[in-house]
Amino acid sequence: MKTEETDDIAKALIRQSSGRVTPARVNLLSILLSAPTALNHQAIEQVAKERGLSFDRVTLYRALDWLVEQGIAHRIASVNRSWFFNATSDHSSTPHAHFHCKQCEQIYCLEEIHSTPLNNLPRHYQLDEAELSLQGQCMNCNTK
Amino acid sequence: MKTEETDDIAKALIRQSSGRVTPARVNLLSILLSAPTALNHQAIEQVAKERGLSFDRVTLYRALDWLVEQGIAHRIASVNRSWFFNATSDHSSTPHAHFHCKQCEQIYCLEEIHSTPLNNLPRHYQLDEAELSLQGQCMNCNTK
DNA sequence: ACTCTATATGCAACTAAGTTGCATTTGGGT
DNA sequence: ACCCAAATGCAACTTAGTTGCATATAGAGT
Repeated sequence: MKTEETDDIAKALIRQSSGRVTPARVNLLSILLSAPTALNHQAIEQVAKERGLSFDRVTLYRALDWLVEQGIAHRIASVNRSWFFNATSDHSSTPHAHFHCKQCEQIYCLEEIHSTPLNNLPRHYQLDEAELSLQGQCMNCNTK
Repeated sequence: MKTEETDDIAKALIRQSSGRVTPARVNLLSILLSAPTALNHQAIEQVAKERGLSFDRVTLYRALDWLVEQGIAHRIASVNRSWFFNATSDHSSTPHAHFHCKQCEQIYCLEEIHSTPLNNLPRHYQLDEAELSLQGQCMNCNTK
């Protein structure tokens, strides 16, 4: 998808959440939307650089927080103790598994996989969320 | 369990891995063994303090790494981007789920829950490990 | 019991990820 | 065109974890 297209989608999504359509938010969300995998703040800055953009670190963190709050993006804990972010497309707003490739260190959202309902949770535990995190080799690395 | 008991178990476990039985390792493993939940480095230093012990930060990190390498402990990624550690008792060496209580922020190993085998992993993905991470309220917090 | 050395420890200095406070700028409603 | 709450940008800080290197020590060999 072209940058202009994701920019437009980004603007629409931000407006839908009745947030201010600022360059930082638009550029950030546009980057997330066009990424095939989840990105951490380092990766985001990398892509921004390639596009001739740059973010203030703090602004980036705050914009990311805002997107997550609004449900426009979601946050994934990773093994390298940095957060990864992915724009939440319509169909991915439901819980789904995340695949961490050990080789290329990318994180893929696997919409088709969601943890099965638990029937053996111990008594008096109240479950709010479940996150299934998979590790291994992704398609790209595995077929090389 | 008394400190002396866990100390003895700790020593035995370390010897079994043909590692040097040093005070740092014994004290650390003893603390992990006697904890009902997984501990992060902060929590470990806290318990150490209560027992009149203290660890050098670096030694602590290295001892933890070693325990994990040996399979005596396992490492759990948490939402607050710090690692939690739990001594691996005999029956818990198999993969199991981790329950993160949002209220008390403790992490419980739930041996009885393991993620069900996946049959719908996309083509050419190779799965090595799966981690099921649950969030909610633990028994203690829920019954208060 | 004494010696030797690989292994483990402890300190200092560093990096990386994320946060806080505050002054300045700006999107967008009026 | 004006206004101001919301967003930004900078500096300074915290927290988690790492690296390098000199020193100490567990435990094997004698």
